[in-house]
Amino acid sequence: MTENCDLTEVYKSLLAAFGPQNWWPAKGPEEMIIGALLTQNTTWENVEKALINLRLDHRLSFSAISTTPLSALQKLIKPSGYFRQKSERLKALADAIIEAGGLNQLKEKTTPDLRTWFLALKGVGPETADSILLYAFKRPSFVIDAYTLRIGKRHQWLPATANYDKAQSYFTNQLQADPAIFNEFHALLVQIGKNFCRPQNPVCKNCPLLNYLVPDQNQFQSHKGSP
DNA sequence: CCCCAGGCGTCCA
DNA sequence: TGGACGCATGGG
Repeated sequence: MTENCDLTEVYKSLLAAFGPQNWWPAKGPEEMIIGALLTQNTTWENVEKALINLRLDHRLSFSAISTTPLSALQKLIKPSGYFRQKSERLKALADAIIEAGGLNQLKEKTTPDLRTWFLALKGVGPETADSILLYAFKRPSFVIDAYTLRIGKRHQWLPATANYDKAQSYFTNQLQADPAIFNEFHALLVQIGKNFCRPQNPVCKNCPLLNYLVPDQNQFQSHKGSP
């Protein structure tokens, strides 16, 4: 793929302008993984409601989820949507991790093996797998989401036909394989997407990526809560 | 009423 | 291989 954009420069520019986004700060890997599953096609605000319910019920762990009846789990995670699907998949995920010997065993795997292992689980697709690898296991696995794909295509970094794997290769091939950078860059792209790269707009209005203009920071919603 | 949200699995050509 | 569709709550 031709490199018509210096992503390292884009990253530096965004980080200087908006600062660290502090995604999933000081959260344990179990909560990160549970959140990664629940946030599929769902706002983080709704996921937090589900996480609070789980925490108050002392069920924010794989062992607790594994032994929680499906009906009870559905009630707890209801605010995060798709609760019938997600409750089953969350239990299956918890069971599989326990069966594999827990995160301490899984972390012995190489990054490609770990990705393959998670992708084999029902309900874990490429974005969820890469989120788990990056945010819970600190592996340099770049996360592509709807925002990143949309931004990449709008700015013609990517062809209109690019899929997940093509987009991931584009970012990975240009950037230093540093989990901290992948973490921050992904979070910054989501923030840009939310503010400037709306689906209904044919072009990104006032997008700071268009020419590296640094916008007034007041245009951005401050990043409250976690992640 | 509409559209959207940090996707994924299934079905079908 | 890729497009259409269902899944579900909550907000603008």
